[in-house]
Amino acid sequence: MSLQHALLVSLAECEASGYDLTRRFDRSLGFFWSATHQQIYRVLARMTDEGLVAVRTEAGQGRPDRRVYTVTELGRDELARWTQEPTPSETVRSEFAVKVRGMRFGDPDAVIEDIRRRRDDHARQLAYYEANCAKNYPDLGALSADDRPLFAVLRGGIRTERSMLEWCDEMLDLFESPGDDTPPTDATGARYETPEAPVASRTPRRTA
Amino acid sequence: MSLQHALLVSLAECEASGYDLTRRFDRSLGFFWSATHQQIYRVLARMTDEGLVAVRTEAGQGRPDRRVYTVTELGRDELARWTQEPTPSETVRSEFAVKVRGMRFGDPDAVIEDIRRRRDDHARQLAYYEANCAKNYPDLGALSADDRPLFAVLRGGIRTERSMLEWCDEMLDLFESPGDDTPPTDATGARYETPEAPVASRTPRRTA
DNA sequence: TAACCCATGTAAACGGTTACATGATTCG
DNA sequence: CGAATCATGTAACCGTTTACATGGGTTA
Repeated sequence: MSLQHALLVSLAECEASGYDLTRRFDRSLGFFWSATHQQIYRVLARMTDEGLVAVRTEAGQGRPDRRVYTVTELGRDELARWTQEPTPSETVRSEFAVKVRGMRFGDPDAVIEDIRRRRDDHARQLAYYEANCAKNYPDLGALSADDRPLFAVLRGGIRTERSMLEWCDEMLDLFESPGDDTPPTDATGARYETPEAPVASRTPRRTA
Repeated sequence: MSLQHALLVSLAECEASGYDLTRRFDRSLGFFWSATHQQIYRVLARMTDEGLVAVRTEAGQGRPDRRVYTVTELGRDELARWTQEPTPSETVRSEFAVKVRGMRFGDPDAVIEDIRRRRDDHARQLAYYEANCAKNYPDLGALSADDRPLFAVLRGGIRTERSMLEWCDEMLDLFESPGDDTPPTDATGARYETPEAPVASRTPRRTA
């Protein structure tokens, strides 16, 4: 029951239509809480019934009308109440981790290929976040109070992606050399401390 | 539709009853795929219908009978097939991140308190994983082929927890000093490179 | 003219969570 | 004697996903 709160946060930042929200959930907020438009429209309808948001219809000429939502006072109260309650610990659910664990019961090479694909996905996402960060927060000393939470969340994204990327690399080192028994020399993995440079594709690794 | 696969992996490792699986999902596998016993029993029933697992009843004297599940050949095929298909990218869904982002619309101090609580949770989980790692894999050079996937997943857990812990610390630095405008001096956060030592509670920080 | 964007929805199915239920055994 | 453990389940609810539906406007 918390798409509700994600919507309240997004609408508190700026009023929007269901369609606008859908696009926001394709980027930005959506990197930390995904939702499809069907779900957004339905929850929005419920929230309107409950008085958490209010709608105003803007006639569009030619194109369909836009139903623009704003947070009501009741919605603002609910938002404040929600920030005060402790966030329940997130239930981890990683099909990927389960698959790695079960790789010896299937096709190990296919799983390694999967790790490689993931690795590149994380590298791409990391590059995206870092570009975003450099662009929007060039001067870390000048962070306004309003910017700080946004910046903090972005930093979380960066850390998560970097962590996943490094994990994938560690696994590739662990699995790609099945013959030779060189142990992982440094399990703490100090690579990519400066991640800008070496974040290209890793597919043709060690073959060239 | 993938608790199924988690159960197949777990049963491929060792046959078990629903109750056994429930306990496994409270630890070990459960750190990467959580499930309650109700769900496990239901999916197990369906999988039995579909012929992916087979049941054998062991009469318990006094206590209830144990229904012990094993993976069938069909189940093993399904497991192999599953490892071959690319894992869909995980939909991130972090209520915590959303709350941090929306903190300025609520009670910032309460959210900071929440971050502190999380930080300690991650420190605890990290310590648990690292003890587990040190105990089960004391000699990284002697990792058997069967151990490697298990080890890899555990390493993922360690990396994730450490990453979250460091992120929380970064946020506390960012938010705990609202008056003074000292910027986060090193946003890359090189602390806790050797995480054994400084992973105590952080609650009384800067007050003593 | 075909494909895509704008903009909104309905309906069905699936998966996960919470609450309820049973009953014997063992431990403090 | 009460609580926890062993061991299994049912039922209702809620949130998410996927498929289907509509219809005008813009762009290649």
